[in-house]
Amino acid sequence: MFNITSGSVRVYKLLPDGRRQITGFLFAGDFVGLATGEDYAFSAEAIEDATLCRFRKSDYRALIRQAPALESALLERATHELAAAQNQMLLLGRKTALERVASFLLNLPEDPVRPASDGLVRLPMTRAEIADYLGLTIETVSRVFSRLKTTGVIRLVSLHELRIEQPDRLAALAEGEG
Amino acid sequence: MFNITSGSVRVYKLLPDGRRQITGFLFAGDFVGLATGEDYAFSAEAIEDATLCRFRKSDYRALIRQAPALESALLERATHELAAAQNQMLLLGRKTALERVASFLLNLPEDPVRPASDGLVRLPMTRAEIADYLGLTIETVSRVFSRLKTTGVIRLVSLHELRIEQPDRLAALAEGEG
DNA sequence: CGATTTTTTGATTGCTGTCAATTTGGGTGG
DNA sequence: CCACCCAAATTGACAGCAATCAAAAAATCG
Repeated sequence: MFNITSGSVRVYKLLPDGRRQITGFLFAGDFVGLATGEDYAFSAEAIEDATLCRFRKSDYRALIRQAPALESALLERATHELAAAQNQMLLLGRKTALERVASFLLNLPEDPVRPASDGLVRLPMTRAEIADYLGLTIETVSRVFSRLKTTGVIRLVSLHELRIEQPDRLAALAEGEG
Repeated sequence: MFNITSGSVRVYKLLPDGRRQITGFLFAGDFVGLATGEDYAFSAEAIEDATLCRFRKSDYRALIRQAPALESALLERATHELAAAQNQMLLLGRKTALERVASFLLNLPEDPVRPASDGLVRLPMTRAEIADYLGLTIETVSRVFSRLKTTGVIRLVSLHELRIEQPDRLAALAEGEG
């Protein structure tokens, strides 16, 4: 089990022919490998320089014995991840490309370095990673970004940083009310 | 929190315009509402006659104090659900209609009444529910069923019961190797 | 057994994927 | 510091899978 100290990590699954689904992006503070023993059948890779804190299974067990409250906290985290997973299933199963990208942008964590950055979000991942997270192709992601840009909803500061100019319109688009 | 004693339950989320994504089907033995306190923002309904066992939050807490091992068990369950959710994200984001239906059929629990039923599976849910679970329309689900039927992979015993005639071919189809 | 809902089947549309060509950006070495 | 190179991203043309619209068939229910 790992705890991310800094940086970003992607968790994903593959099909035999190479199709990839990224099931989540993890950031500082998040845990990787909540599985308690069995084989979990997913992969994880850093998408930028990252530092992790590793727990051995034996150490983990000792820690639990020593501080049972830790297990409650982990259960709560797992529950939150489960809720996030359900949201992502709704996105993948029922939302259009525009709605997916809008939802994605709204769920990105605000830059922790500049908390009052007012709509400025960092995109440490590539377009390909965004596409594999949203169940789309890079071309479609790119087209939606362009559309949001020309309609004034967002502004691309750089390839990996953008500003949400109209959060309410973006929120409406995310729920199919645009 | 509830524990299903018998029957089947669907868990789902809705978009404002009515689009529905069923995030899971639960059967006897499964838990509903693993959330430890907060609002979870999903709905659950029985899809056939079902009996549940309810736990109040206070009772739950008392139970945990009395048997801390229970919390470990719940964490493990949540972890399994998380793994299942990741599989479903792969399905919704990257699989074709044929692959989705094939995967769905393989993941159905075998009839517990007749354990040696050899490929006989029960479909307590309607086509509409299957469609909303797989991110498809009822028409597409129906067409795939027909295709699997004419190719001899499955046989429809009745609308809500079918036999998997060629499990290996179905498994190959599920992973895009058909 | 008739009415109504569910499922299946058919015809057509359309959103997103695929294929392809630029354009942009990042990184490296001169 | 700049020019070059390669990878990533954008943009365009077209195709295809699944959605939509529509109708027939089957199943459920009173």
